[in-house]
Amino acid sequence: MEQSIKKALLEIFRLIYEKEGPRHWWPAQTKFEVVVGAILTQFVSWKNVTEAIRNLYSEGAMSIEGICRLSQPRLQELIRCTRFYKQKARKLKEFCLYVRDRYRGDLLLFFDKDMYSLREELLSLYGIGEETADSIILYAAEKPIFVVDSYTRRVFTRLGYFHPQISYRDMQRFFMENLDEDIRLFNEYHAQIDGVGARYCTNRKPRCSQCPLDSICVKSFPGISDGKASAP
DNA sequence: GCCCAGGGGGCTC
DNA sequence: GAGCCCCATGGG
Repeated sequence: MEQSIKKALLEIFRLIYEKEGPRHWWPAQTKFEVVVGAILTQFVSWKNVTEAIRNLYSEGAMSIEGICRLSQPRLQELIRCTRFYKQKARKLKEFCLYVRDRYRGDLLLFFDKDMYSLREELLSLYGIGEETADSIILYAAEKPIFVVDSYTRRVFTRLGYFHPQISYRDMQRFFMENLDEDIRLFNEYHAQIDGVGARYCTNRKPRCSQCPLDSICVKSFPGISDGKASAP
């Protein structure tokens, strides 16, 4: 691995961490809650997700068996606040049926394999794409895979490391080839990038002057995401 | 009224 | 593999 890039990545992490502190990412009580959250948070803010999870607990359905038991209309109703709720109800149901039927409802048994096999298996399920699969692998199965997302693309494009059209795989490869394999680092690094993406490196009106990365950012704004707006 | 929020499936070429 | 449309709530 290139030592200079590795150093730069650690410096980026240090700069954010010193200003922001630990993120306490993925506030979930159980592994199953991580899975449910990973599916429900697709293109919706976490605030909406917590409400849906509360609803599931209130219904006594926050488990593999619980969700298997629920009717689709009832499940849809409980998670309606998370947008695209009909699709997400199907995603949750199919995931739970799969684990129930193939792994006796035992998530630990499901996770008990090397992370690339687990990834392939997750990707074969309806509604589990790359980011959702990797989030489950890192935050629930606790295996060292680096999670990237649209925030990662935006922040590292503006920092000057990525082209705006870089693929998920290439982003992930970039981090995994230049960082030591470390679950805690991967966990906190992703969390910190997302914090910066949400608070400072926003799409239309980035708050560069307050951003912890301002001093090292080349501010590459190749047409703020939709190709229309101009650089600030 | 507008924009945006921690994607993914399905289709086309 | 890239590009497009669809899904369809809630808060600022």
